[in-house]
Amino acid sequence: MAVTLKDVATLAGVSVKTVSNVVNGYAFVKAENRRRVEEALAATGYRPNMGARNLRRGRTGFIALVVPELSIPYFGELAGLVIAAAQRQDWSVLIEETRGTRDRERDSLASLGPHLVDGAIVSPEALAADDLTQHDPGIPLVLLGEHAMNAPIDHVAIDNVLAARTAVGHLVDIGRRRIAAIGQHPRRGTAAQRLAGYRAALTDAGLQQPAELVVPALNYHRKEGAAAMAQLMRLRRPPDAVFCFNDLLAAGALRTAAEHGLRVPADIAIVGFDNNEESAYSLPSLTTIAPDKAAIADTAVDLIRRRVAGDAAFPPQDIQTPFALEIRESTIGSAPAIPR
Amino acid sequence: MAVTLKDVATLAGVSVKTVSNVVNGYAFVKAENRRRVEEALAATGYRPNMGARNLRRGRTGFIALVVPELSIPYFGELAGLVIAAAQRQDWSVLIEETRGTRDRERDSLASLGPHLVDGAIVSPEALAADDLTQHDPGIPLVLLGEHAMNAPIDHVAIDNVLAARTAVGHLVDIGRRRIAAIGQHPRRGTAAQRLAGYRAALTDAGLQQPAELVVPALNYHRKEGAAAMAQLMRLRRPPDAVFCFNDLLAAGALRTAAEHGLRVPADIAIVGFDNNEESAYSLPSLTTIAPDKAAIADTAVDLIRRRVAGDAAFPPQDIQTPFALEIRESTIGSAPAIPR
DNA sequence: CATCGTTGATACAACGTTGTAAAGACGGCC
DNA sequence: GGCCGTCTTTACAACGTTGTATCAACGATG
Repeated sequence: MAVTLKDVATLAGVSVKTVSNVVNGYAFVKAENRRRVEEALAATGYRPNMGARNLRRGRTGFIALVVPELSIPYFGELAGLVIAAAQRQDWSVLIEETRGTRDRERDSLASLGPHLVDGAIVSPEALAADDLTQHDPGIPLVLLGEHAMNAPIDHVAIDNVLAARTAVGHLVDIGRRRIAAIGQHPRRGTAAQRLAGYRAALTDAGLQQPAELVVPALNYHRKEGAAAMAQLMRLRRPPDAVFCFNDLLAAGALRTAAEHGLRVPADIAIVGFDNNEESAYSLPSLTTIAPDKAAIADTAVDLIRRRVAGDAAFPPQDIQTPFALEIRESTIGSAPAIPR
Repeated sequence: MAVTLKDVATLAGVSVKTVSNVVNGYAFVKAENRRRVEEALAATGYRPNMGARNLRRGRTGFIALVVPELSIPYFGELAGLVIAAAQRQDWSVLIEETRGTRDRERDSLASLGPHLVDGAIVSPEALAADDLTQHDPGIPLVLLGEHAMNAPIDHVAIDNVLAARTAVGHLVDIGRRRIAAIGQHPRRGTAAQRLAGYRAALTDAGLQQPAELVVPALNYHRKEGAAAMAQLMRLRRPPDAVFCFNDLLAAGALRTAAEHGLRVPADIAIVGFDNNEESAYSLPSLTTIAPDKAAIADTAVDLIRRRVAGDAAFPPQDIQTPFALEIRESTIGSAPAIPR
């Protein structure tokens, strides 16, 4: 069994509370006793029981990170950065997976609470705004990506509309005229924003927007991207460029294009979103929107820190983090095509 | 403040313990009272305070997962599976990143303990065997991948030697004669095992083993794979196949091969290890060793469960989980080569 | 000398939960 | 009617920690 304050106290010949005082740096402890206690602490290798301390103090030392799936590279990379940022504030990170279902997202939020974590960083996918206002978890929340329309909740994300507009603008700049979009989604807020940016860019360029060029995707996985691309290629007039709402969709699209004997970008240019590490190594490498993930992680953790510190009363923040367009072979065409 | 058992008890007009009994599914509660309590539970939206429950039960409700980097697809995928398996045992998962340094791995282990987590699943990279015996964390540990030579610690992994031998055997089967290996590492145990399997397969086939065909890699990232491949291609007699010790190295190698105008697999075949999701979509798709990651996660969590439950101090387990050779385009050559 | 403030140490209660034991209610049996 | 066993509920203590109140010793002050 673990060493408790009592064990240390017995060994040092003082009361439990005096040991507690030493551990917590209380000033008024006689030098002699302090020395004895410190010796006993070292000898026993005492570690405070976090559960008990939390119970008494109402603090936990944990924050939760709620994401759809860690196996999605974007979230894996983000999780690593959140863990690093949290560690700097002496927080450990508890990770929950929702697999993108609304029920699981709601369950996760409901199961969180002041007794478990000090705050939570949530990357919702299917969550509705009222799910958040309904069940107040009683701890500071920071939303990533999605913006909860009405709920007064902190929010960190890049400007999805502008980012999408930038990506599609780049396709226009390299001369594409039939530009498709993959990733439309009925409930995902970011999907709507990226679609809006896509449309804005087409409008800017005075291009038509045939409905057939916008393909939905329910899951943003490679498989869906491949299927969507196949659908586009069955059109009477296929597109000459595709804007995918994330890099996984783009990876699938890339694969399908190759299977159909299309040259990328000569026949069809492809742009992604997220800048997964793998996208710099695909064949061809993928032009993509690169959000500053470290900035997202740092900002989110810092918001929780400030809320917990108790200035609680500042208004809900809506923070935009920087992004960049990473131009690679899938649009500029110097790709080292795989020889036959 | 959160709802407690007391609040529910007051509302239902019964004792705290009766509410506790209902919550925990104790059989002997009068139907009438059970109904009243359940109503009160629903009305108040009661959630048990995990800290208090665990304090009482002598468990923390957490297990730790210690991995090098979540942004490495293998660990991202594994983490998701561990979280799922842990959830089935009412455990939340605390994730620590070590970034593969021995110091960080040691620190992580030292900071763990019975006060924080009930057990830990550790995927060591640079850790030496005595680091484990030195600092007994006082909780059940399960090692993944690496085998701690002397320490009596549970261990879950595939048979790395056999897997490597199978992979390289496949290269032999398709007629390759100069087979290189990328990923040699001075301290990583799995590297040694995979190298042993590689050598065994070459010996089986009666092939020579020139030293120049074994290339080290300190980090198993795409970049290292690309560099190693470039090195191989500078040889007077380059290899006609490469066995990479993980899929990331293979992804880098694939990229470099294409950049140098080599056809995969016609000019050079490539095999990876881990079966990252992305490897099914690369161009060409990657032949690789596919460990049963779900089996690894389930087995590891179950071992911890048994140890924690365990009056039964059973001897340290050394469990081998299944794997399969996933044959794809990078060796069998029906790749949809990207047209120029 | 009485009083006061400072320093140092401790006992006790409390956080929310559950295990233990004991007490109460009920029916069936002799 | 008395006794026993089964069902049902409750009071109490305990998990390890810390905040509050209390107490004791001491020197300084009036």
